[in-house]
Amino acid sequence: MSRYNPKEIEARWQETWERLGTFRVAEDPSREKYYVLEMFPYPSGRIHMGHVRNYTLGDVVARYKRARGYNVLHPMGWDAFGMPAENAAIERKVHPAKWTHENIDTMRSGLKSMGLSYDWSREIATCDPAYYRHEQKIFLDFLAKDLAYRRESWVNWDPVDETVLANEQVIDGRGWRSGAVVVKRRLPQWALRITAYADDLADSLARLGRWPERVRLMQENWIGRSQGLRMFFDLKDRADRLEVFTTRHDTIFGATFCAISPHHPLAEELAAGDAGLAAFIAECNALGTSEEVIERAEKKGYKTPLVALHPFIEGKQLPVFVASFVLMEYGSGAVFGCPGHDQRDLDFSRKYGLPVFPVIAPVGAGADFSIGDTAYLGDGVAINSDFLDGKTVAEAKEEVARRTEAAGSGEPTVTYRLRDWGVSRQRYWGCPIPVIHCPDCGIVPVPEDQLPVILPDDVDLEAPGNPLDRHPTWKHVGCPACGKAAERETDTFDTFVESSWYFARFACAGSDEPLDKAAVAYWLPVDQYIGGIEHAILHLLYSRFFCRALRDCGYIDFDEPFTGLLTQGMVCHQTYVDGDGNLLFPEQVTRRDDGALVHAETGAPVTAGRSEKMSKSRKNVVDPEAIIGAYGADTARLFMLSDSPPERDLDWTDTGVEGAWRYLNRLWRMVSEPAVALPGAGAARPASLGPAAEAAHRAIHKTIAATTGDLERFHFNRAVARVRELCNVLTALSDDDAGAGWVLREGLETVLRLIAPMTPHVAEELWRALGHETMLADVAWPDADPALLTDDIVVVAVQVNGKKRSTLELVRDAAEDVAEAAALADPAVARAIGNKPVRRVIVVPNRIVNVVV
RNA sequence: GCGGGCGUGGCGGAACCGGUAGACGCAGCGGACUUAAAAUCCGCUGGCCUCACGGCCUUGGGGGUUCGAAUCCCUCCGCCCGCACCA
Repeated sequence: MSRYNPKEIEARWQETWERLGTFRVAEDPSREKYYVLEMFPYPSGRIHMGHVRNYTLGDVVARYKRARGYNVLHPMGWDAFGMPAENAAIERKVHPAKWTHENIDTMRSGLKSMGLSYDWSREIATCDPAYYRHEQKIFLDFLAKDLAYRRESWVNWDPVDETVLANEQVIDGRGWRSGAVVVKRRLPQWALRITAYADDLADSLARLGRWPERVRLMQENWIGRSQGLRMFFDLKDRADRLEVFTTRHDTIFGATFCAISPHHPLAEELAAGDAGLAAFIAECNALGTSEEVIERAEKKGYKTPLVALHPFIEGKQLPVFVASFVLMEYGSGAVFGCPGHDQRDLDFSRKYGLPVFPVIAPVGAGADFSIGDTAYLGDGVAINSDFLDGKTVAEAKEEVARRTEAAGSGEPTVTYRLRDWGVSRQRYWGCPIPVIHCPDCGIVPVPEDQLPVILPDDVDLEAPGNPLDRHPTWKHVGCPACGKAAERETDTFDTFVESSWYFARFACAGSDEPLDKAAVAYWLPVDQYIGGIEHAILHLLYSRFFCRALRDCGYIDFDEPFTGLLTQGMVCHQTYVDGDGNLLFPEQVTRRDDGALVHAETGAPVTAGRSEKMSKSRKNVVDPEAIIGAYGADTARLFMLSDSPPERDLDWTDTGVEGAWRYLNRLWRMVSEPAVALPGAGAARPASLGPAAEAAHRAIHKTIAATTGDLERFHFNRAVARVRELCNVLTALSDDDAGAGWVLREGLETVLRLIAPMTPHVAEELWRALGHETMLADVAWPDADPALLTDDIVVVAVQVNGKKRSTLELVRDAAEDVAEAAALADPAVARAIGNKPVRRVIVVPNRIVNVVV
């Protein structure tokens, strides 16, 4: 048998699987299904190590579940709309569609070289009208159900590029491309009513038992449910009232002012007749939205002529400010300020000379309790608060809520941080929003028989503004209702819309309907979803929302898309810096004989920086295709699995890759040049086994049991370790042991079956080499013989006062007094006890004996 | 500020429910094979004391619970992540 040549065998097995359609699947109600999905990639160019890790993890799960007899759906596609395609168009003068499709072709062949068990017949690209036409249909259904609506919302506007910017495109308050100062601007936008499901999205997190706790917490915080009180303050000399939201109504007697958002309708009304206020609001709008800006921003206010009347103190008047820090989007866009018990209100009050006094005092505080520079946020009892005095915070809240509701001036209410999802983007490379604006009829949905609304090919992406809006003809259409000249909506969807339902489309990729009910009912929900933690909030929350919305539109019968979730860590690599502080690529660095790192060409000294996420800008990337070319996909896959648990960050190291490569070569030799002559495939078990052979036989079955458990729990690194351990046992077998050949064959076959999900090509090849005609991908997972999992003799540790002093070999399940007697008879134990009297002996069967003296 | 996580040899990491800490791998050291090198194979490898037998120490620091703690509790230190003017 020739040497291990991954290039040759990997190509051959990939071709075989494809030719035989090994991983093509169809609905089969007689078999239990299992749907494994990895987050589909954005086709940015070439595959990177993050992809290799993500898709290796998914492939192990898919191949393992397949061996366990499940009907496994394991599809792949492309999240193909998005800004990088437009940027490439501008920078390289290539059409976004061409750029995207070329990238898809490159990445598809990259993924195919990894030997992933995808059903490629289900491949989808979201930029394909065959995909997005269904998304348009779904949007129309949402529209009909009032789950989609149009609203005015504030956006980051780049006045030079005449475009809306995402928050991450605003850098230090300026547009990332134009450098122009970004302003806030109100535009009509399409939104999806995710808040309609806020309670259910929060409550149902508890049902997602196979999701990481961390992700559930992040979602819970993002939804940000908070219980509070909606209160109406009468306004002096006005008929209308001011609505505020508070969670600290216990502090109502400490209220000294009210503050409204610069975007509050009252602020806008007043600004019409007050140039100073109008200027103040403009100033607030000019402020950027980045964290840093907000952090440093002063709490500014503008005093209006409005006066609010305290609901419980007759005649007490509260000035009303327009304040920069009050958000229109949260609560009612108005608050009452209580400086004693809110730090921001306190800072504001000091700045504008408003009175400060406490209304809650910590239990046991003296009568002189007062507020300095720090607001008191803790628990306590009400003071200076009339009918609340002496009540605890909780009691006071209850009392205020009761009286407010009785007076008809408010009620307990729940608010959320979660906002409705704005889905309009002023971009070309996205799914067109299928509506028409008619001067007479208003908004008219595009009739279904006119779907899809297809993106025009001929666009000018370089001029400022929205390319679809600027297109000479595309947007001009007749109104479907009245026939008069009308205009298409020129915004496209946020690309998160495509990824919010693709997992369901995979169940019925060719269907004429958006979703085929029977196919979706069979395959969904996704049993195991695998991807990066960076999608912990938006993508996963949007998908959960979409499921509920699709359910309410009659498409599906479930509401949680992903039963299990695994969030994998990043692939990291050392960074290298030369003497001048320049970053170097790993291939520019070499290790001299004395161990020092030097520049490969110049020999100049190089320092290794810390390990960071692989990224082009840090120059610490390793190209997967180069690794696969040099070592093969199996080595790359094995290394990805063996060194770190999947959810933790993984350090890419050359020595680690070498280790994986060496192991596969060793496995190859163990089969091609077995140390003990092997009987033929399927040979009967010898009548008796020598002691070492018997021990190895047991080790084989223990490894099956342990590895199976590890794979079930996604402990891939442990699974690899156990298989390697078994190989070490098998290596020690020799001709001296009766039945060694038979056990070695059993061991090698077991190793191949256990490792096949991880390194499928070499496993198939060696399976053939062992004389099998079957394809390993079609061979069932091995079963462990329960009789071989426990030993008759167990090693029990003996402690004296909790310190290990000796070990004993005892018969399994020996009686406690037998174990105790054996322990006390042990010389090392006796020495440790000395002449002290034994006070107590604790026996944990088959594990430990602890002698207390 | 709020929320969460992590800390184990030179390194990545094992250790199930509180029961023999350091599996497996990497690196290192020694040996075999070889004219030599690579590859491969065998052995050793947490620290300290000891010629040795053996002993002591050790899971970020300190304290506690327990017969027994990497694991549970308190506290401090360090690192990482998420959210962030949320009323």
